[in-house]
Amino acid sequence: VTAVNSTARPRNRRGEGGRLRGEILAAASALLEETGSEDAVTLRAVARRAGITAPAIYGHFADRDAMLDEVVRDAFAELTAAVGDAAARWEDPLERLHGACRAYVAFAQERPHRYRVLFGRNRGPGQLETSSMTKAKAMDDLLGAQTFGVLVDAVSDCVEAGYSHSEQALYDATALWVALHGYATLHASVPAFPWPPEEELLTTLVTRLARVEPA
Amino acid sequence: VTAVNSTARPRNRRGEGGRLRGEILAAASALLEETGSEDAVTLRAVARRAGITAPAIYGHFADRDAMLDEVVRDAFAELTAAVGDAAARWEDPLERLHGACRAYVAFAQERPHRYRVLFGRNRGPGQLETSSMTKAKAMDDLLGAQTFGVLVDAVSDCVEAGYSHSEQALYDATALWVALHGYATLHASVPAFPWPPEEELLTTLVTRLARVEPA
DNA sequence: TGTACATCAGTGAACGCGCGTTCACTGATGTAC
DNA sequence: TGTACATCAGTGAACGCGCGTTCACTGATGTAC
Repeated sequence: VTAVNSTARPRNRRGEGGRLRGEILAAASALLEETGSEDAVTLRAVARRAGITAPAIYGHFADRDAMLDEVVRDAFAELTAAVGDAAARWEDPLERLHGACRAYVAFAQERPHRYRVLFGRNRGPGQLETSSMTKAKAMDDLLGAQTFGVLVDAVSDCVEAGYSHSEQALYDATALWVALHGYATLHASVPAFPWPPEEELLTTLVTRLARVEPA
Repeated sequence: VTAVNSTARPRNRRGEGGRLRGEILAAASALLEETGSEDAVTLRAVARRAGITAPAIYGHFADRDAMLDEVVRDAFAELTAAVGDAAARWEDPLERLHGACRAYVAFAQERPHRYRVLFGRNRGPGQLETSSMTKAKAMDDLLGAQTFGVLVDAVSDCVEAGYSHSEQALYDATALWVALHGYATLHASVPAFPWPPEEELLTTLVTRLARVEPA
């Protein structure tokens, strides 16, 4: 039906079957980003997007859930990399902290749907309890913790450099993370709200929650 | 198949057809709360839950979307009422502010799925832009603004009473809202995170963001 | 260098399912005479 | 007080659809001899 399908996709050569795995993940990520709904990332939609047939996906993933798990894992790695790279770009600890926070929010704004899936993934009933956590969920937590670690380090460095009089870097980093996440998600959900300038609001949150000296 | 269906539901009498409307909404809300997914709230599932057949819903709602819109509207009204009632329970402005914030977070924790649907509703691609906002979306914003108004008033009262040295109550209330929303959603998404005691974290957020005197 | 063959990366048809929505209908409830 | 009838709140069967998954298969790629 679609013109896309009429363009024959060259079959991978022997030993290069693994390449399709990456194409499947890319197609799934793109679909997730465009539709904003995890439910729209069906095996058949991903297959159409990747120019293959749906059963071919089973050669690379056990089932639909395994594929989605991988997409989420990738998104977490992207977020951690984005925030980590931004932090590494600054020498001064205070600038580093602000830079990391801006990068965190920027990631959520540039890829709103992908960010949402990180912390808003629907896992069905009962899965909000720790006791019934799946392995994938535990992995998500771990990856989320990596991103959080960048924030903790940035706050700690500010304390050591005398910029912050925070007495509990981990506690204050938690408060800051909470606020960054809140801004990222609320801003995407309620764009019609009369938001103050982003730079200013972020500076306020960092200053007050990480207890750094007002600029 | 189900034992529920074998219990015959008495048909409403003439002029009381409107009662079913409420039963449909209650069934949809319950389903949303139990499954945590908007996609699970299908017309057929709602009908099973309410003890009717699916086509009967069309007598009260134009289509599935209209039904879901109403569920979201109800949830917003609940949130606003919960926060407003909590605020009205305190005489002292500072206690009122803290009480309102605790109520906000408590609502999100007691009805995590219902809270999520308020600000995390999936409206498909392109609907993150203001320009393509639907009437329902605009209504959501309005109702969200009502809840926010309670926060603004609480902060303003603290300023007038001399408890807060906030110079921009609306700005600080925005920062506070962002943090409350962030805590509410992150805490539900990542329960395995080593969260500090809730009372303490909320107090910190209110104190630092609404600029009230440390207790 | 040539050929038979195993392997591998997918294909295409089919299954059963639950969905939103439509349609013609039913039978109890209330009303007009 | 009795009866024919309109109304109203739903029912039940059916439609076409996209889905996840299975199964037997195909045909190009590389390998053994």
